[in-house]
Amino acid sequence: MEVQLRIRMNEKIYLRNPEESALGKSIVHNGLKLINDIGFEDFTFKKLATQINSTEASIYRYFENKHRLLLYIINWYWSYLEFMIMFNLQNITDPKIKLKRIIEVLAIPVKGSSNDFISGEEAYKLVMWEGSKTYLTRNVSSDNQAKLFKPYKDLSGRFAEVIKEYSPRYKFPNSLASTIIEMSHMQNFFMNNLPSLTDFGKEKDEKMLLEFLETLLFNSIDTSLTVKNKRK
Amino acid sequence: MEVQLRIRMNEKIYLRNPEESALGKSIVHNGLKLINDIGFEDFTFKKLATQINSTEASIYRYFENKHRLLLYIINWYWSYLEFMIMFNLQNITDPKIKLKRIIEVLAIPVKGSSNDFISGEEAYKLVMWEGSKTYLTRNVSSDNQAKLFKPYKDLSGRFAEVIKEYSPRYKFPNSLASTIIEMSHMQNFFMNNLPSLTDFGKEKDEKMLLEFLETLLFNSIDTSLTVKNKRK
DNA sequence: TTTAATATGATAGTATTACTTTTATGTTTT
DNA sequence: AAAACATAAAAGTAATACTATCATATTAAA
Repeated sequence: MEVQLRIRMNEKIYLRNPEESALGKSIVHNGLKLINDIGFEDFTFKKLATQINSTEASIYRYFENKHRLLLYIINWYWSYLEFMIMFNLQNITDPKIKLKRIIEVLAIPVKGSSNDFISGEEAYKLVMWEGSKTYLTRNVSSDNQAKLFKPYKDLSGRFAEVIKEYSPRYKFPNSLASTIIEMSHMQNFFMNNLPSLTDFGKEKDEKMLLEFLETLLFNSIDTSLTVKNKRK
Repeated sequence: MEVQLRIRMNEKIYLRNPEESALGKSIVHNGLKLINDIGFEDFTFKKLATQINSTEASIYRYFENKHRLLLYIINWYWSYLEFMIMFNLQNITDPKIKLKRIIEVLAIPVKGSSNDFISGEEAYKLVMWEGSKTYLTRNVSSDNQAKLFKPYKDLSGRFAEVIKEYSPRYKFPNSLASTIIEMSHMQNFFMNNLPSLTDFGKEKDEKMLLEFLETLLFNSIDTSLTVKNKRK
């Protein structure tokens, strides 16, 4: 049995649907790799065109600018993660196990799912290095109105729902969800690049990161909120 | 009594010390305001030069490029916060109160300290919008070796020390410190720009953000780490 | 199967960015 | 009064971020 999942993307994000042609797929696939290679600031459509033996003008027919290409891949990934989470939570009733699964999906990049379009591992790296640059611009509001952050908000919202299910009294499910999502990438970045900001040392231990995130999540919501000054 | 605090900056960050001339101070002061106005991506030395009636070439004598100017201001702010925290913790012995004070300093921008150099409020906004862009580049490692992230790491390290003091058994003081620092800005950004990612709604309630951060911090370290499956 | 529509390539052009260089002029320091 | 230094003025360059035009190859419709 051969099943492929297709993610329906917001049409406002592209000029021509890149999934519908070989060139489009190549732009996304190699664009992802090139951004990861040289960083988003140094990435240009010219360089990408040279690498895929095409032209700048051709790439501009698919995406208005490089920021839209970034948004496209990042959004694809958030939608992909939401699907993975939905899939992984099938038939599970215990919300504690649900939450653990969510953290695993978030923090451990899916290995080996490299197809000819978007590879999970490459996309994870992109989110880690460039993810926040999608919204840290003066266009946040207009981009938000154009629903360009919907996949991220959907993922965070679904996560928050499970938090509410686990602990209906907890006051900040949405903020906690976005915190865990951001930290699953940022602490990984720190671990590899500014390790003194973490406790995962030089071993680069992904298990420790997982434990940190679980502790953060469960301690936050397990603790009875009325108990105060337990200590001292 | 008139006291002014002077922050000693890493000399590698600038070509000529901006604190030592009127032009230098103007570059930093107006540069900060202009970046906040139009965003770091659209900010250029040309535009800044026009605004302060100087020339591009003159600005380049102070800073190698706009990224260094950004680092300069952000680093100034982290050092400033570290001083504010040190100052605010004087004579306090209870680590719980210490931690509460730290969160307040982090999450509530200092009002009214606008001098002719760097204003606390403007700097807070800059950190919120552009802070992570200092390290999310392919130069992280070399910049880190040049000690360009020392002020941030010092602040986070000092925070972590207080966490250890409060709870010596907690396993992730450094990651928790960097998480709270990042979230004190990011959740504020979300609250104002992507509110559905938070629980602070349209009221833009800074008090709620404070409560979230305190809950996150104290629940994480108060909870006895051996207690498991309290629920279900 | 011819026509028409569409996608891509090739080429060129523009305003802006991110700098560097040189020369002139004004201000301090010695 | 001379020397040292900071800034301004002006010009120049390679790269970036696009837009526009035209030719050609491929595919779809008549």
